[in-house]
Amino acid sequence: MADSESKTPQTLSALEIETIELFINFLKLIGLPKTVGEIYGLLFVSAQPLSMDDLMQKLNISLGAASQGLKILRGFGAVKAAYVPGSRRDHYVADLELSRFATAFIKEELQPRMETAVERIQRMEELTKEFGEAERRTVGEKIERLKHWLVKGQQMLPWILRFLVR
Amino acid sequence: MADSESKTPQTLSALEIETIELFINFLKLIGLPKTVGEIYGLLFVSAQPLSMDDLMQKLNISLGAASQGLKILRGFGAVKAAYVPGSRRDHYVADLELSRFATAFIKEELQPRMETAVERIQRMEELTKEFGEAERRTVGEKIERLKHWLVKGQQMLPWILRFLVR
DNA sequence: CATAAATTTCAATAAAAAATGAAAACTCCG
DNA sequence: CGGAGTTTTCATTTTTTATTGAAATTTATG
Repeated sequence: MADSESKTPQTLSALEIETIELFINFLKLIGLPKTVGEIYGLLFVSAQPLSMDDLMQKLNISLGAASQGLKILRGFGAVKAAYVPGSRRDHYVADLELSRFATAFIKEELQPRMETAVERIQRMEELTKEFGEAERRTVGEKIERLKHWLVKGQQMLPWILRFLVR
Repeated sequence: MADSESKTPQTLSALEIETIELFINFLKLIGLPKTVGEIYGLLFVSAQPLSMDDLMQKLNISLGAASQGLKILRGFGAVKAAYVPGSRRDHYVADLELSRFATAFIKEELQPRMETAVERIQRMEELTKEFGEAERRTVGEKIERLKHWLVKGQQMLPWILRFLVR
């Protein structure tokens, strides 16, 4: 039962653990690494702003992971700096507006891919011009399907964004 | 310039490459490995049903990757077996209904996570009962936000599904 | 402005995920 | 049934991604 392995064994409450696991699961869905979920989860339940050092100790993660995770989360606007009197360290709080994750995902992952897909489809249409009648027709139909889908997706995104932010 | 490295050097047309890259990109988004995108992309543009051996040769992927990729895609209903007279091998065609990927993702990834999140939030609420007045209030508000979001998501999913399938 | 504290960066390492391919299992005729 | 042809499975290897932690950079304060 010796618990002298890590520098700062620090334990998490049951509530903290549940919250952290919840966010690890959801943020994994949008491709974020575990440490980012851990950091956001802990900040989300925390009553006080936490410093990078607090995060490192409580989550038992490295300096680099804490720094990079916070950078990502600040980039989303999911975490903000908070002023804590009498401390030189930066402290952070979670922004509770959860839609930020969804909008960040849409803007950073979905939309760019849709744009490259539009260009790609244009190139595909160019290529079929060289084809004979029969092949151009069957391939053309498939390309139409792709276009249809892109348009549908692009129509849907603003709707989803509005729904989420409200 | 010796190209005698792989068993079957087989080249892909420019159109095939564009299509494959398009699907690699989109399927990566829903967590599918590259080979799955390659297989679906090639089947999508192909005019004929292709055998596993065709896929291995054209895409230069292994037997195992071809088999497992097809298994995943058949599981989604994104690929179907096609009867090809005079051949003992199984052949496959792409189902062109692209919504299958979205619905599979929602059903296999999103919905299960939402269910575990619901259970988790229940446990979290249990835990706050032990808390004092002040803490229960602040934590309670955060839990409400999580619930709100889950409900919103759950409301949105059927709507999205309907929109996609139509 | 010098210095200590805090944070960021990034090369190295560890962990996780995907791909390989040989062996096992199945399938279709003869 | 027997056995060649085909597909699946899964332990091993490769590739990719995440994490670490020491060095470089930035920031605050005496």
